[in-house]
Amino acid sequence: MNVGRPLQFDPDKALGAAMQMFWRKGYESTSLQDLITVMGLSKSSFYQTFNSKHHLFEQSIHNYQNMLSDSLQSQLQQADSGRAFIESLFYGVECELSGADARRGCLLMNTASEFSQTDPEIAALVSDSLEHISRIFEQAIEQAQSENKISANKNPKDLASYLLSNMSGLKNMVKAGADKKTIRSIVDIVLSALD
Amino acid sequence: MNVGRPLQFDPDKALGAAMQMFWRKGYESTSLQDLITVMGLSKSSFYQTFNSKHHLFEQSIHNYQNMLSDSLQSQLQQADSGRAFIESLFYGVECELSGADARRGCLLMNTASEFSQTDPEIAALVSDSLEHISRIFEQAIEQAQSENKISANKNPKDLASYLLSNMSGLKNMVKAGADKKTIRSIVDIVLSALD
DNA sequence: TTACTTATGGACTGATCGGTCTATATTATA
DNA sequence: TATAATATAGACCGATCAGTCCATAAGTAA
Repeated sequence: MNVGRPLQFDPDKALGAAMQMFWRKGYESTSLQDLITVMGLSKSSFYQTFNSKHHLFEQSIHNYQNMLSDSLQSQLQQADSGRAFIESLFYGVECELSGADARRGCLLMNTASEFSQTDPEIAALVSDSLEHISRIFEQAIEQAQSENKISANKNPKDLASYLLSNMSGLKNMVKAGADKKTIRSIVDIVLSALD
Repeated sequence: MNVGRPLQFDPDKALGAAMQMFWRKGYESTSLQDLITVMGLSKSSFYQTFNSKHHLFEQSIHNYQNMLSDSLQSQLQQADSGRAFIESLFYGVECELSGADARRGCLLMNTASEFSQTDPEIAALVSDSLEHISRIFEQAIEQAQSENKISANKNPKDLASYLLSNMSGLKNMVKAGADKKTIRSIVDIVLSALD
């Protein structure tokens, strides 16, 4: 049986809220005050449950990776083909041009950008996570090849890295203020590499 | 005639040093203490000459844009062809994998990543600068087309945006810990879009 | 030398940073 | 109801943040 006063917040929801905050503002720009406000807990509860801002950030990265991974897997399953999955994923980037969550980029790529110079531990975490995401692209490509939608002489691993690199580039172009027409024309060219 | 005590530092060199610092660490992670140390001046001189951290950052962006622009223009002039310029530019990314200035990315793209959510003024500045850089790519593509090294039915503007997006993506892949083999295979695919 | 102008060193400011600690509140168990 | 265990509110900590201010240094011009 649980003994003692029960938690007055949901740790999973709190972590999710923190992750969203880090996603929007990055690590340095997010203060502890920001975090405990959005997580809905007190400072003491924060440190009791999450140890430190740095540790919470690592958990947020994991949380993001799982969320993204699950989302991609299910999109791939529901897609008409491996190729259709890739195409809708890339044309979908233009949805990030406006709306409440516009221009947030990808937490993993944002973190790579913010921490590559300063925090090898976080950098390694991001590297592993991206590896994992890349493998989902690889699956989609292999599936598309077996469906004869991508030519079989392409190397799936190389193509996956290319797509990952382009997803990062596109999201940064969105952040940099590119308009819908530009994004769409870039995606057209990106996807032509699959032919 | 100049009246009064002369400056004990070179403002241009100081600006250059600040720009290098921002390039390495980003805006938020660079403290005023970092800046005055690397710029070699006192706090009072800093504020007298550069107004504020934010204003210095804007100047650093301009400085970077000019430096990059000049560098690209001269590389384009010295290259054997427009296409050769583009190719050596992209294969050159792998040099950023190691060395003193490894994994710094591009200041403009780093800034887009850091500020897209929080500072519309800076975001606009970055957008303008990238527009300018993109036009250099466009020139190179048009030159390559007139040299029959890129097929004439490609739209130079679209292709330039594509290259810019990919340069951003590649530099972020470097930051994210990609190895030389991966970078090279991505570049191979990127450049195949020129055929 | 004196007067004037500009630059500089560094003390100082209030705000905020991440993080600790203690007193109290809230629960289960005995 | 007493006790043990856990959670929470918020006062508090030293460090650091960007930025201000003033006394003094270092020049030119008369």
